[in-house]
Amino acid sequence: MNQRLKSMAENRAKLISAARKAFAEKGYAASSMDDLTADVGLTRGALYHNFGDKRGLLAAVVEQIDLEMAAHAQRARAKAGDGWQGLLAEGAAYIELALDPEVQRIVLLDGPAVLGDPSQWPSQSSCLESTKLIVERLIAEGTLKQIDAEAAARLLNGAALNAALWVAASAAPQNVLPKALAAFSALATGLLK
Amino acid sequence: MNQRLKSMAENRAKLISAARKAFAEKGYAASSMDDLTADVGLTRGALYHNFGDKRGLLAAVVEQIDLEMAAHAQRARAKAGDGWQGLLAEGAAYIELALDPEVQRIVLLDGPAVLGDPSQWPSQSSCLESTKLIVERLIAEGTLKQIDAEAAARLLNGAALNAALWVAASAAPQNVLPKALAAFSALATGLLK
DNA sequence: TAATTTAATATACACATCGTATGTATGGTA
DNA sequence: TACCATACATACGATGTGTATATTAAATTA
Repeated sequence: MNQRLKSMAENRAKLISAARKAFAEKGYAASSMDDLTADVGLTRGALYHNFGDKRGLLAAVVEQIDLEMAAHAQRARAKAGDGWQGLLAEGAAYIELALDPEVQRIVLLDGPAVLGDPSQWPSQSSCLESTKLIVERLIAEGTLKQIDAEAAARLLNGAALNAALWVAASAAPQNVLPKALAAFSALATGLLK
Repeated sequence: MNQRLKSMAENRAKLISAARKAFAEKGYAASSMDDLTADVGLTRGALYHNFGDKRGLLAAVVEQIDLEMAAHAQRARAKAGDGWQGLLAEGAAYIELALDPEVQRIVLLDGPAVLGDPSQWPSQSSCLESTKLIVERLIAEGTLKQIDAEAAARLLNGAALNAALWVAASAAPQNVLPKALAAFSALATGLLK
C-alpha cells in the first residue's frame, strides 16, 4: 500500500540525483530546470511540487552531500581515535573531501552564495558540528587551550576548506596537497596547551 | 582634449558604483542590469560596451573592492610593524573587513561562485598576496617554522574569512568577535618555531 | 569651418528561464 | 463504484540576458 508515497520518494530521489549532476557540471545558475527534469522523464511540475523552487532543490542536494561528508569524516576519525590525532585526521579528511569537484562546486561555492551562511543551514553543516564536539572534548581533557570551541571549529574548518580549494585549483594537486596538510597540522598545534 | 575618454571613464565609474550597491543589497543573481543602468541614467548599451557582460561588471567591482581591502590591510600592518605582530594585525584587519556586508556578499560569496577561485583572479586577491609576503619574511627571519608560505597564507586567510562570516551571521557580533580573534591568534601561534 | 569618420551609447529583438495558475489522471477510501 | 485528494503535466506571463542595428556626438582632416 501507499504506492503514491513510494513513487513520490522515487521521483524526489531521481530529481536530486539529476540535480547533483547538473549543478556539479554546469553550476547552479546555468542549470535549466526544464532540461534537468526532462533528463529523468519528468517536468517542472514535479519539481515545484516537491521542492518549492529551484533553491529548494539545491538545499536538498546540499543536505544529501553534507550528510555523506559527515559520514566520511566520522570514519576518518574512528580510525585515528578520539584524541588529538582524531582532530587532525578529521581536518585531513575534510581537505580530501573538498577535492571532490561536486563538493567544491555545490557545497563550497554555489551553496553559500545561494543559500547563505552554511552554519545557518538545516543540516547545520554536520562537519562543523562534529569538529566542535571533538574540540570540546579535548578542551575538557586539558589537551587544548581554554578557547571557544565553536570559534576553534569554525577556524579549523575554514582553513581546511581554503586549503582544499587551493589544492584543487592548482596545476599539480598531488604536489600541493602535502604542503597544505603540513600547514594545517602546524596551525592546529597552535590550539595545544 | 579627449573628452570622450573622460566621459567614458565617468560612465564606467558610475556603473561600477551602482553595481556595488545593487550586488551588495540584492546579490549578483537578483540584480537586474536594466534597473542598474537606469539608476545612473544609462542603458545596457553602455554596460555591454564597457564590460562585455554581467560577469565582467562583477569582475570590475570585485577588483575595486579588493584593492581597497589591500590598502586597509596595509595600513593595519604598518601600525603593528613588519614582524609577528604585523601578521596578527593583518589577520585581525581581514576579519574586520569581512564584517562589511558589501565585502561578504560580493567578494566572499558571489565572487567565488561566479568568477571561480579567488587566487585565479586578475587582482590576485591582494590580501592573500600581502599575507604571503609577511609569512615569507618571517620564515626567512627564523620566526616561523619552515613551512610553505603560500599554504600558510591561504590557511590563515581562510580561517579569518570563516571567522568573519561566523561573527557577522551571529546574533551578537560584538560578543562573538573577541572569541574569533582569540581563536585566530591561538591558531597562528602554531606557525611559530 | 565643413565634411567625414569613428566609436560610445541607445534601441529593438530573439531567446531562454523561472514561477504560477490551471488542468488531468491516478491512487486511496468510503 | 463513486468520490476525493494529490502528484504531476501543461500553458502562460513576466523578467532578464545578450546581440544586432541604429543613432548621436566627438574627433579628425582637408
